[in-house]
Amino acid sequence: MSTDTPRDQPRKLFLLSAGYNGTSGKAYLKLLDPRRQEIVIWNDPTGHQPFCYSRESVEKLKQDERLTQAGAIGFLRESKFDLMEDKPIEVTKIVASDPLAVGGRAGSIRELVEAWEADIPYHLNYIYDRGLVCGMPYRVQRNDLIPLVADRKRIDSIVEELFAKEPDEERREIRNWMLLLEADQPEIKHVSLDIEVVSPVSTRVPSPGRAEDPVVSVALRGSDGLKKVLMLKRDLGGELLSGLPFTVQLYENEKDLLKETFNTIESYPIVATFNGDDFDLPYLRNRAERVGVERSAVPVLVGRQGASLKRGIHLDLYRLFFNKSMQIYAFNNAYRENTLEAVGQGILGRGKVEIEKPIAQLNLRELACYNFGDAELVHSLLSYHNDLVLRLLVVLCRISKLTIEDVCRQGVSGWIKNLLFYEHRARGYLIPRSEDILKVKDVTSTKAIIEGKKYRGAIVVKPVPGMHFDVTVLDFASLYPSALKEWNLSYETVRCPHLDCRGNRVPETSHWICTKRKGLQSLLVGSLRNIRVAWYKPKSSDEHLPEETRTWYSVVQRALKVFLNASYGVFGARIFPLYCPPVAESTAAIGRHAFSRAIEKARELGVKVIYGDTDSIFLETDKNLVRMLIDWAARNLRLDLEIDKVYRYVVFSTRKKNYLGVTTSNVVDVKGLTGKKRHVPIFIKKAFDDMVEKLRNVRTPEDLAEARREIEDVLRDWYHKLNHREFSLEDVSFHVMMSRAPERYVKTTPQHVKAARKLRDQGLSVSAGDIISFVKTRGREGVQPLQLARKEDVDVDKYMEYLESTFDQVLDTLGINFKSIKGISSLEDFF
DNA sequence: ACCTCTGGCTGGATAT
DNA sequence: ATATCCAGCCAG
Repeated sequence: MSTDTPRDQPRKLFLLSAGYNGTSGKAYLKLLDPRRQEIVIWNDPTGHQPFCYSRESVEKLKQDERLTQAGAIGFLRESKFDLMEDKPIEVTKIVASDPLAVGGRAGSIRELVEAWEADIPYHLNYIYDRGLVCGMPYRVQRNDLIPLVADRKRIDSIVEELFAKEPDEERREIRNWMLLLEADQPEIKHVSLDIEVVSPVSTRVPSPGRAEDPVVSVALRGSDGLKKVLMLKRDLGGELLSGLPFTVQLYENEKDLLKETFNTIESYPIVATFNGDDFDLPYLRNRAERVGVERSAVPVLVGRQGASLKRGIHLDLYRLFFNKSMQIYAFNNAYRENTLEAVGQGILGRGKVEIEKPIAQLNLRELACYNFGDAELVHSLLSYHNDLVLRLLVVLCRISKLTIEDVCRQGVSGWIKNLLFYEHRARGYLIPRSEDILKVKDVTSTKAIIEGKKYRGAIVVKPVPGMHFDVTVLDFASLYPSALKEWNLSYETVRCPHLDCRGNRVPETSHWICTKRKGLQSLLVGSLRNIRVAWYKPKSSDEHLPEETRTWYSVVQRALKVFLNASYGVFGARIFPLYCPPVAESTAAIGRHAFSRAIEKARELGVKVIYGDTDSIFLETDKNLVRMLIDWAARNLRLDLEIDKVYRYVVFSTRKKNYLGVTTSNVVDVKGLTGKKRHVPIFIKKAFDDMVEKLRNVRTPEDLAEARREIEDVLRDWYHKLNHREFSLEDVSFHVMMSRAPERYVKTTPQHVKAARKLRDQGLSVSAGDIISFVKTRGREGVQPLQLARKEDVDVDKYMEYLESTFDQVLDTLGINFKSIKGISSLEDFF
């Protein structure tokens, strides 16, 4: 570990990460010097081990011999505020002054205390206790870090202008958030890395643990323009390695290749990979050890959580893009699978370099191109749209108070947990243990529709089947966050201890809400919502601003959206440390209440309600009545009802969550229909898309007859192709994800698992998370994995059935009869 | 091993 | 033959 001191450092440094040194137990910070683009490691003089709080007395703690014998433990009495009891409390902090005295490694105090099972609410990490926030700029002053928040005068005037009507407490909160979010952003140099390993045994999957096969190629792509592939010299025939868009360096031995790789990545503050946590970095590390690179020259650290770097920051984009919240809210569902290929195609519109042979059979030139292609793709994912992903990470750090690496690794519940814990610490609140909350609040009073769920969720209105022209869709703007905000929901305010609050009931439930104290979660969600709606959302589409500034606002806007959308669900999740079922239940109940009142009102106004789901209402109407409804909601529900879109027409069957609509801007929305699902064969998707294309052009009821004829033609065409086997096996393959390992399906054996087992019998490895491609075949099992299928075996009748049911979801409401088309088509074939 | 939630649809497997 | 369960994918 470096012993850099901050004495001679430049004025501004960005905090990127923090942790404990595994052997010394000393706290350290990783800061970026933006001018030199180097990481400065600061061994924090004030840093100490994690410590714990207890409601128990100091005396009891001191009497425990296991603690005192471990030595060097201090006890500190401190005043905290217990939110659940709504009163101050004296707690005891256990502090390790010297971690080596209690076992010699970081975290041992925590383990000790947990083993002892004391009445301990929570351990702390020093970085949060000090209030440091990763992603923020700092100034070093007299051996300490001073945050460089945004210009206070500017923020004050914004807050004054936009949030004048908010109560003081909310306004203070908003101001603090703005000071963080509007602070300077770092420019960070980065390098993307990808390695290739070739095994002499063709079926062997390279294991990073054993690292028995050589690293034959390492591709590096830097934000400073670096484009390089380091390759092991192998006798594969004379290939031309010039004329490539990157440079190639050949190495006689692997040791030198690895050393050069390490040298390069050490000169960048950020190293990005795709799945580097589980493959590239551990492989490099273990391989280096195997071929005799000295320890000190290997910058990679492999921990339980993933791989990191001694000096720099490692970003595994696989983990980040795998995160569901990121997928949906930050990247707008642009990709649906978690492979580099799928993410690249979805976000950038291009994928990996195509190869026809297995990697082991590529010549050097082909291998170099393939390898560099991956590094280039990772680089593009990190840097497209003016480093959008990197900026997003920085914003997520500022909101969650996690380090950049932890934002990548943890899910959204981890982000919210950390944010809430930080806010507790910052305010001197006691962090309750899960048992403490559940002792009083493990209560629900509604019955879920779906068997086995904990409480009742949203309402879905039965659609009016048929085709509807000129339909307006109204949407409650962030309904659940608004419910949390307006109804003061938080784990401490729902079913609070005060008798006088019991009358303040949540509709449809047995819960009451505190009337004396503002709930922490409500305050946070409310402020973040206000900031997003009043500042970042409008700024992100403000045409007067330069493109770059707009991008920044849109990044923050999206990051806020991720937090807001997840802030309801986590309270209903067992694993969440502040799990509180009545909070989740109340949120949903308030949502239902507002939703059904709006629908009642619409009907009262004489507006026809076609459909509705959770927070959206489909209305067949006139504009004036819509306006009236919106005004009514603002006045009576204190919620923003907005026009989301207007459909020229929508087609509904009797099914909920299933419809097709064409908006006034000619966009076709297909929701929930089989033809759009991921696992469906492309053959059926294409047929479906052809039909959708015909429907796009329908403008009036009169156009329908024409479209109907065209669709019948389309169907006949596809039917004919199927009947004459004019398709490839890929065309008719289903693609279904295995959520667990094949042997763990015990209750039933679904088709994709049958296919997976056949693959495994062939010696191929299949594991949880893999997407299995299979074809429906004739014969007893009815299924064959794509790799083993033969065209003659395809069960055409089954596909016909599937095609039929896919189309029927739309056709029966359009008055098209699939059966008759089938009849005509087979008649033609007959003659 | 992974994990924010509930509601709703589908086809195939399995029990009756 | 029919009902129910299981598993996957999707809407919000």
